[in-house]
Amino acid sequence: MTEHATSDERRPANRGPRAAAGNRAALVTAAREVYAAHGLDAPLSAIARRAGVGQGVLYRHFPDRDAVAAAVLEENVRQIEQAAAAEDATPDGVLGVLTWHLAQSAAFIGLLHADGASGRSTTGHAYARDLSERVERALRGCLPDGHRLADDLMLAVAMVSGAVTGPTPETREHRAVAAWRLLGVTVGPVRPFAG
Amino acid sequence: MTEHATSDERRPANRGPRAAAGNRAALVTAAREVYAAHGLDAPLSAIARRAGVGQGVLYRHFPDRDAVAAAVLEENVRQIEQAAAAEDATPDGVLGVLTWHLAQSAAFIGLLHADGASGRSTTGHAYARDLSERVERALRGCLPDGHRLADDLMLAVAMVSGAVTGPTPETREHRAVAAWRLLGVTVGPVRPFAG
Amino acid sequence: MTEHATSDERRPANRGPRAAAGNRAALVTAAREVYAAHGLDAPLSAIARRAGVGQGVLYRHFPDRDAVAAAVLEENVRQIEQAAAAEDATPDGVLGVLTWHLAQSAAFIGLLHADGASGRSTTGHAYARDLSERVERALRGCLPDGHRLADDLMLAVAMVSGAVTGPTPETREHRAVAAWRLLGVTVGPVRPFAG
Amino acid sequence: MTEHATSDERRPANRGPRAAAGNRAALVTAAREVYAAHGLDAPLSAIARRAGVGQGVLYRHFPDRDAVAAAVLEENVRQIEQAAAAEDATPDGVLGVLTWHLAQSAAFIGLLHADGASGRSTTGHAYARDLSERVERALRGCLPDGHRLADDLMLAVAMVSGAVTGPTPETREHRAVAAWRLLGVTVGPVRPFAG
DNA sequence: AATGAATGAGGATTCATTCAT
DNA sequence: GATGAATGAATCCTCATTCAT
Repeated sequence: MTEHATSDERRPANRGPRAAAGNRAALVTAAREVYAAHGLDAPLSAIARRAGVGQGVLYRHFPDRDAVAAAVLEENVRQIEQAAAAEDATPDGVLGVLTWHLAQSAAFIGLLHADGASGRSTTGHAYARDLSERVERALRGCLPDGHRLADDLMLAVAMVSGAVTGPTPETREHRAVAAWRLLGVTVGPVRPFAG
Repeated sequence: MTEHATSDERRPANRGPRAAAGNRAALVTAAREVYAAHGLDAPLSAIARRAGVGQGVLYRHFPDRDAVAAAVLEENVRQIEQAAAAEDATPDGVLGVLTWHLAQSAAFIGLLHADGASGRSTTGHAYARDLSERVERALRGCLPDGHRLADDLMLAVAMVSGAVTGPTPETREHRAVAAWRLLGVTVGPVRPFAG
Repeated sequence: MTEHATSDERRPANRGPRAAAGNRAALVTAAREVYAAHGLDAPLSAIARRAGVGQGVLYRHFPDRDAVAAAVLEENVRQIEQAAAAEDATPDGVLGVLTWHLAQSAAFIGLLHADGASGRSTTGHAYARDLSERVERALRGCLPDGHRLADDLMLAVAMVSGAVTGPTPETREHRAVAAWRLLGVTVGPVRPFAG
Repeated sequence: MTEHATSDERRPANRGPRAAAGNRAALVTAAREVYAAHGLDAPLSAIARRAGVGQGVLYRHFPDRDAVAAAVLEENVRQIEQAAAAEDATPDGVLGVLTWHLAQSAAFIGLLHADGASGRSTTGHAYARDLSERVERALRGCLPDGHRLADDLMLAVAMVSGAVTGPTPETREHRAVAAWRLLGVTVGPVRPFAG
């Protein structure tokens, strides 16, 4: 009857197993961008589209939507851990990296608020707590004994994250730094960790 | 086409126009509870159900989702304004009331985070800013000149709100108080404003 | 809890039985205007609002939505009948009145298409047929014997009504006249019947 | 929040992408039938159901209601164009095909009435105009110069479409032919175009 | 007799997730 | 391993209609 639709088009070709790793990375990157632009409730289809893959691929790599968010956060946390583990790590420097991630990523902020009752899945909670603890361990490891905030480390982080609002990363960065200052803490350069 | 019919079955009774005011109040209360339990994205139908009214009633009283949230926040803000306007208002006391609302209401916290890029409506933003300013005015009005936080009042509030996480109001209350302490501020009794 | 809403306002006062007839007329007028502006599917609430009465009044006068449309058409048809019954009635003149109604009223056009399967109620159909017959009788009564269209009177009317499209009454009027011309018929001045 | 879950129950089987083209065709066919039976305002869900697909499929193929109607009309118009482009095309023959479509399809008639103020979308209007012009071009292309209706071609078509009412295609066909006759035009066999 | 609130069914639309290819 | 179509539940929102006052 009608012209026969969409499906006979040429498929982009199966790039084989080699692409798998790349796809995963592309998805995480895409997720970070989409989350930043549209919040954590963005449709998964948008993430897949931006990553340039089909939705099936997303599900191959991540069992459900929480897993996607987790993967994004995982990266944030890992960078902080690396910054803290670096030989020349300084408290200021590590906080700078932490702050950069806070200012950068809506998802990362969401994490620190996740345990409130915001209708996220239970698994999500467990995972969030885990990530939170890893951040704490990393920070504590490089703070001098008896630091003013030692006993309230994650509380302070949560407070700063609360201050991190605003439309652009720049605004958010400024507010984050101001928040640390209000807590009597100086942070080093706000930037991602680069080896 | 539109049949929108009514099954001739028994309807749950129309309590008549007299119920209108009560219904609105019930909706606001229900909204507060549902927001607390499921976050600001909770379905409106859940709110209507909990208020014991049909969905239409919700839409009669509030044109859209934002209006519902606004009504909830309006109440919070008004209490703070009243606390600040009271004759015997003290900074500590007003902050106690503010803190109570922060600890109480997921929605109120959300407000202070609303300007991040979380896909909320533009109208919502304008309204949120307005409420935020009212809180600031109220607080500033009762703070002594040259108060330590004077220049960063709303930043401090945002920070405390960031600290307010946790499953129960009690937990959240504790964390809020701890957060203020970290900022060098003592708050009065954490409780709603009562005349 | 909240400020008590809407219902305590002053009611516009019950103007008593005297208003009833006026209300009915206002509703029919309002319906005609609303239909013209938004089509036959316009919400009844819009009609009641424009008539300046509550929805209950609408239902007091008309059992359902079809009855409202019927009342509007009734008026159209009656004018045509009156034009045809007038002492100095001429075929041209009556057709002019008919044409005016066609060009004026989306609802009237809809009527002539109503017997197609357009999801209208069955009662509606019966009523539509009835009105249609009244128009036919009126026209036939003033047409000279052996008129060119005598055998196809309502077919011709339907054809003209098919031609009556366009955003403004003026456009529609022009097209209606052109359509009659194409059928070899001259119509008198296109205008409502006025005594 | 968005649980959009799938009951683990058995789903009716995913016939896979191969079904896509077939589904689109089924939807267009279903739409034509549903439109004929219930008018252009028929619920989209009814169309999906009749096509035997989920509602999502409908939305995958057509962005909105207008797109569905457009797809149906597109087919009608294309047949007319093909009939007009055929080598042995005669005016009578093409009008026969046109008439068949008029008598067949409530939607097609609706098209020619679409510009009245019936609350249809603006995009819809543009598209309707476009289709209308295609019909005109097709007709004009095969009419002898100086044909009696040349200057009023689409007016005549609209008039005939106005005459096309009645419960069954047969009735509608008869009335259409009678209408053409009243305009002094003879039409060829009323039937779809078949190559 | 009028008002306008309440009810709730129905229709539109969006996505999470599965799965044929 | 990838693709992207299909599924359908859930949510939003809009009215037709009833009925307390």
